[in-house]
Amino acid sequence: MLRLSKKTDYALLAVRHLAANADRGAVSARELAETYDIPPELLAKVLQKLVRGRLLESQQGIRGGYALARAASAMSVADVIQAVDGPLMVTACSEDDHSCDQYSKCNIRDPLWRIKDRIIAALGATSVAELAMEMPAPLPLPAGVLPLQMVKRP
Amino acid sequence: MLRLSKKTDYALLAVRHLAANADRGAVSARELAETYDIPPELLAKVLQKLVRGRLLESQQGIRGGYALARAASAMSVADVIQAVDGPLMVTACSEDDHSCDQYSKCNIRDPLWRIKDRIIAALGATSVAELAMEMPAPLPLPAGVLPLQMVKRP
DNA sequence: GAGATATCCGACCGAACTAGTCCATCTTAG
DNA sequence: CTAAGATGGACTAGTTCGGTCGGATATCTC
Ligand code: SF4
Ligand code: SF4
Repeated sequence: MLRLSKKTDYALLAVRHLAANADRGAVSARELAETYDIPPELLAKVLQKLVRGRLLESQQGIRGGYALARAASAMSVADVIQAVDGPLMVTACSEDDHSCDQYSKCNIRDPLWRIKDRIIAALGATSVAELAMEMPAPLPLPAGVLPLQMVKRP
Repeated sequence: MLRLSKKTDYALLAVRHLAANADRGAVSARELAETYDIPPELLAKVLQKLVRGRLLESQQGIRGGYALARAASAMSVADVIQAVDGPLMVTACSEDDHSCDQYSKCNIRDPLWRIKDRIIAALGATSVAELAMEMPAPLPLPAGVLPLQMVKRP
């Protein structure tokens, strides 16, 4: 169904919070968890993955916590997703994984990979910094944005 | 992990096949299943969903089968995905489903929805007709039978 | 009309994945 | 030393996904 996982949601929430509060030092996992009502242990795991993905720096010890490892503007949501959920792919197959039963007879692979590239581009185009600055004006929604055609149900 | 389901793969494969062989009449589910090595009963379910989604027409009876309900060029892969897997969404929440625990405190919602729109656009921009015209199929076609392309008037 | 070949539909099952939990260890400020 | 915090692995409940089964219905051919 193309939905991104809850862990990714948590990761984005946390990363956005860290970007917005970059001036303060490290922020503890517990503080993050309480702020957003996230199960602390689960969030801890997500944060660890982000550290392993070189997106966050961790500070152990009694005044420890997490902070961004690089500028929020240099960190895309695609980076966050990949750090948490592994390499993102829209098809089960990939350049080096031909394990799909239909691989040899499949002729929709190339178009789908092209679509995948466009999705990755869309994900890579939005930086964490853009997530951090938000809120005041309820989006300016210009005319002429037709999101999706709905199927008419009688 | 953002991957689209196997059923969607099957649906796209089938729909592409139907688009490429639109000149012949209805194609039976069994023929499709054998051509692509798909479990017949599962493919049948997928095809039924496509019928219910108004993308295919079905013909019952002894010479029955499936055919496209409209021109391949007027059918996007987004349509196919939605018919098979339901409305596609990248977040667990939506305009009318606020069931997420973080909904009230969530401030990444709007950016993510914007990304969702871009993904839907990418999916909607590719038509089934575009899938159909690609690579001369390495299928064991009888000699002389060439997949006919869609007639395009410039 | 009989039978063969199709689609159609719901129920079912096992495997895989997801979200969440528990616990045990390591690290560091105070 | 000790309390607060990170780290890591193992574990469980719940859900989804891929696949299967059985039966009902429609329609063509003979
Ligand atoms: S069906 Fe084609 S595109 Fe989908 S996973 Fe198999 S090979 Fe890749
Ligand atoms: S976290 Fe925010 S974006 Fe993700 S599902 Fe909940 S409300 Fe929607």
